[in-house]
Amino acid sequence: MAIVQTSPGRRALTKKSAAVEAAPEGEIYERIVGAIIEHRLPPGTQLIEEKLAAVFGVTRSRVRTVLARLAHEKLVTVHRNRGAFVAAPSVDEARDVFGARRLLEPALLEQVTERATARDIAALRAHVKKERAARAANDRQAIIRLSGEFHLLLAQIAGNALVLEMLKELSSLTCLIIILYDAPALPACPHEEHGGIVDAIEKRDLRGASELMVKHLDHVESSLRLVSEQSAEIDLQEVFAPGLR
Amino acid sequence: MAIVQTSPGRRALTKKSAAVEAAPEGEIYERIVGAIIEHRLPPGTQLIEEKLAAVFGVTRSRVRTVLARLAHEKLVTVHRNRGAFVAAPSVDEARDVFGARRLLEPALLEQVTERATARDIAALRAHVKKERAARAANDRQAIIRLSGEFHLLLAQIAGNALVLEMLKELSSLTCLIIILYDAPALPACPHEEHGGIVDAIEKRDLRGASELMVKHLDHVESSLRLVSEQSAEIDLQEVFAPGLR
DNA sequence: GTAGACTCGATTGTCGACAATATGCTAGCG
DNA sequence: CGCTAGCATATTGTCGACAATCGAGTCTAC
Repeated sequence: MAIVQTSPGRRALTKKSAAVEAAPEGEIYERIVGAIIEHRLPPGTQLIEEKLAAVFGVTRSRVRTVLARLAHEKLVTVHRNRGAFVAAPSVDEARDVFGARRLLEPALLEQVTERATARDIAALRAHVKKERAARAANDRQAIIRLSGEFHLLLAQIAGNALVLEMLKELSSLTCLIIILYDAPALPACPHEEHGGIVDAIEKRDLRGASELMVKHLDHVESSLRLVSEQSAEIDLQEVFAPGLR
Repeated sequence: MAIVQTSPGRRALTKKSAAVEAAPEGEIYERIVGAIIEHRLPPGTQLIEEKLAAVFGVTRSRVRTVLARLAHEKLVTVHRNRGAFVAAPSVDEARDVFGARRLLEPALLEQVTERATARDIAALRAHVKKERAARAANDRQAIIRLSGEFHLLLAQIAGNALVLEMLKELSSLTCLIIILYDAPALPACPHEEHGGIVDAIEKRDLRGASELMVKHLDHVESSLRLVSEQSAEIDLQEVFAPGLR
């Protein structure tokens, strides 16, 4: 599990401005997810039920159900009797996320290339354009968000609601992982690779699209520093008795 | 959504023998899942919190969290202010489940054929043997359960914990779907198709294994009567104003 | 100065009670 | 005789309070 505690002694939430009007459960969920994937809540931060309740103007129990849902989606991890924390996926977990995407997404393209209408393609192109704009404006948050949404758009075209949900979860997790493991300087996002995929889809070139997608995912993954630096026990082994096991 | 109410006036739970010793949350979950996939709780049955609480010797709140989890996994559907019911996937949802499996599982075999050790293969063979025995004994419940577990075994060999979880959920849902849509007489389960897949894996024949897997899933799906007979709203449209929309 | 035990504060887990809601039934009315 | 409105009941949703638990910091002994 290896929760990476944010360094300066468990930074907790700072109370937001008093927007104390009861928010419905869905909204609370959305807003927390938004805060996480835009890394206003960095991995490792504790989510204190009472404070969240106060912020959203609801009681703890409602916050609790939302946190449970987030836990199921692995966006937060809850430690029994200790609380809920924004998830900090381990290296292995991060690899699993990319692995799952490599299984789903290329295969998904089969249906996409078959079923995509002209309208769909136009929507994809429009999206790519938005991404380009965001990149030009150097709006890192928008880049990450749009980059994720592109893949969801594909799932939507494929027309399988269940897979769409799965990819939503995987996409959020990917955001978290990028935040955690990205060398913070470079954008680490696809330079126009999405555009190429759309081209292939338009040509109904399943083979090409799939290959591009795999390459794309590999590219994103390899741009991260997915080496186990922070996995406590193993490191100790390696540090003090290198080579001998 | 189209909940198929079990015909004779919403059959509710009949209280079990008084095993009133507090069960931990995990156990409650397991037992309910077990009851669902072995169709001791048929699709559509209402799960009344208080009665479950009594059965398991816990308070309603604990049952509540378990039901929430089951809802997230789509094994039960909750209607606000009305309660939780064992899920009864619509035809579309059923198709989506098979669609998702067709995406995941053939692709999964790439890693399986690469990584399967002799030990793994032996385990698979042993499992197939168990399935054969269950089929010989005509133990329908065991057949369904083992049939699902075979696929989980594959996911385990592939070594991606996330994908394993996804398949677990898909597998449970598949059980539900089989119960719902199977022509109740015939077993509708793979006649030895699993064995063939293992053969292909042993030969490291990715291509063959994938094809067999797709064929296998198609076979299971097509053995079901996945025609929309019971989808309320659309049927009404179609029945009373055919052609005109 | 360090290790270990202890206390205290903060936070979560659980429970019971009450309010809100939907459903089925009954009675009254057209 | 059918239909609507209202009532009664069963079940869920929500809240507040209390108990359990954990971590941090402190204090003491060596």
